Amino acid sequence: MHKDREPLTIGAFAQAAGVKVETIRYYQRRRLLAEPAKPVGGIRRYGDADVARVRFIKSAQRLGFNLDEIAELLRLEDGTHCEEARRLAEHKLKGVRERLTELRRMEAVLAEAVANCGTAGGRLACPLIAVLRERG
Amino acid sequence: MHKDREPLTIGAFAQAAGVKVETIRYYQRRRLLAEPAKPVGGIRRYGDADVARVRFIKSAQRLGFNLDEIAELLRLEDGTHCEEARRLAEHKLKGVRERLTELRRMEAVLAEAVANCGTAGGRLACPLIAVLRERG
DNA sequence: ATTGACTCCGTACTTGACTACGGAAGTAAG
DNA sequence: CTTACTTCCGTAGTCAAGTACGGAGTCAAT
Ligand SMILES: [Zn+2]
Ligand SMILES: [Zn+2]
Ligand SMILES: [Zn+2]
Ligand SMILES: [Zn+2]
Repeated sequence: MHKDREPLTIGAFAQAAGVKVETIRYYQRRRLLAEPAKPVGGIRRYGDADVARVRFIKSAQRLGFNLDEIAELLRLEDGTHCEEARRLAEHKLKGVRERLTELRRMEAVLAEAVANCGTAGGRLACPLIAVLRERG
Repeated sequence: MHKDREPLTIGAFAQAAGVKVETIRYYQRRRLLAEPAKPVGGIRRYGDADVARVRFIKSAQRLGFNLDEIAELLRLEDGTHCEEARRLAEHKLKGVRERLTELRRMEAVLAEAVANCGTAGGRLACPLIAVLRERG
């Protein structure tokens, strides 16, 4: 359990976190990440906590949170704001479920379109196009 | 079955199609829609076929096709290219199914996160954040 | 014939999350 | 010490699908 003393340059940090350097800098501009103080005319160093933070950001992104929402989550990260964090997650869950409904409908229409395609045979108009037209 | 002689100005056309005028112009720039010839120094007119075309575009968009793909669909619209149209739809269906899988996973993680929130009670760290961290 | 609304046309801006570029300065290898 | 790679920093560009703006010109009604 020894705490490492910020040994990473930005390049190594980015690599460890699985993102590009430019992404790190972008997150710093967006204030999702703090810039460590720069030693006299030198190069900033990063540590495991920074890597974990970027990983968290990427996790949350995969769950559909955008960077503003993630900034909010990070402010609630200490866990002492359970209520607010839950509201955020519930809201997002609602959005995900709506999106699921939408996508299921899209799947049904597309599957029907594909299934019907070719059933007209010969040189008649393709039913796929008709399905898109009527049910899209 | 009388064919109306292009009675609509662009404003009425847009309204009939359920989009804004700027969207029509944008589609014209993108060559999804042809600009009807302009009578000497006057105003262009649009007809039902144009309205139907925009409706088709919007339908396809709801199914997840982007404007480039829709341009392709419109080229295949006559129905004499069944094969190509089906390939497009099948590809899109595949994408939709992948996104469905992804979203279902997101739903599961978020639902778990929300369910666990508050179970730690008191001033302990919120399990929701932990779930995001571990399973996001 | 003067409003007021609409059309035409070109250009520029928007959003979100990066990605690219360019020049100066620091750093590691030989 | 030179060479090659990083880092630093600011600014600018990318993508999709529009949206906004500004200065004409046109049309219908008063
Ligand atoms: Zn609070
Ligand atoms: Zn077909
Ligand atoms: Zn063909
Ligand atoms: Zn909680």
